[in-house]
Amino acid sequence: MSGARRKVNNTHDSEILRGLHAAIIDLVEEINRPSRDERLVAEAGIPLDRALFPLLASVARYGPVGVVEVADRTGRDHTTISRQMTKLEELGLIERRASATDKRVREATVSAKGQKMVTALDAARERLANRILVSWTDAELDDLRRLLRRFADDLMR
Amino acid sequence: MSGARRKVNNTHDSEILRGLHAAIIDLVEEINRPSRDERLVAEAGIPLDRALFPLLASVARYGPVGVVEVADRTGRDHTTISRQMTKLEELGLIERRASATDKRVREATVSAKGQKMVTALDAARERLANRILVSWTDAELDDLRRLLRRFADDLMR
DNA sequence: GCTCAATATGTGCATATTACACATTGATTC
DNA sequence: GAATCAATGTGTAATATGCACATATTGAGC
Repeated sequence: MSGARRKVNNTHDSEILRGLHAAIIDLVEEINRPSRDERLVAEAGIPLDRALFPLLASVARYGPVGVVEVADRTGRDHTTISRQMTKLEELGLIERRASATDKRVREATVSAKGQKMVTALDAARERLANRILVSWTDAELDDLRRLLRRFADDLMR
Repeated sequence: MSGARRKVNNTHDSEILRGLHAAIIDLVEEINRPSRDERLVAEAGIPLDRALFPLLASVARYGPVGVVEVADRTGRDHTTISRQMTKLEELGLIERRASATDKRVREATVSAKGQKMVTALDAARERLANRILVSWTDAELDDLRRLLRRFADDLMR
């Protein structure tokens, strides 16, 4: 960059943006498809309510976390998350206890049983991915990863 | 390629796959966030039920389409789509009539009013995108578009 | 220390979203 | 043309979600 004038892109090529949007919509709808979760569950050999999936993943990724933090991340009401966390706890997939520093917060972490399920799901996902992505090189995948990471960060910023 | 041995990738670098998955999850959750639709609706100055959004877009993109085709695309039950299509029709955003070639199918197309809304939403989305993507060059965006298009196609195949 | 606004969690109730069972109508197969 | 399949729709129930409100705890200001 040095002293060079950095071009600021106030407007982008409409055609590129539309194509990008179409690809995003296709991806999101494919990921949201209930049958995908079912296939993943079948591959992992594990039963889990569809709505609880992202929650368990969120606790595994960010735990220990409280209800409000998870609610903020997912954009849903905290009461919804509260109920679903209770379900996860009843299923023995997460454990909760009052935080040492703030007794209002009931920190959630994945239990041993929950971790086993997360690990099984990760492995199943990787097997499915490898089956789907045979035509990709690692370099191409890493390009996509890097660009998508940047895009998601800009979106969330 | 020519005569060169094309390497088939039965397994990819786990770290790349995990990073890619994390980016995808972040993107999908960001897109699914209800507040995004609200912001878009506010930007476009148009009121539309959150659940009807993707449906109107689907009709606009693939129309004329029947209930079952849309249901297959979105992965939801056809009865759900049937009711939502009825709502869209009552709102005057789509029009339906029996197909000439198959009278079982009630082909749906966007109405003039619906098209106006789709256009307004597209414009609003583009404005928001340009605001978010100032640090991107068109070439980078096109790279992302191309890779994501290929990825989504492989996923849907 | 005391008061008060802000924060984290949870419950009661209403609504929204969705699916399953079943019916109807039209197409297709043999 | 009888049997079967496909597209659409209705009745009903289950699930998911949000809003209003309540409780417990924290932290800020006095």
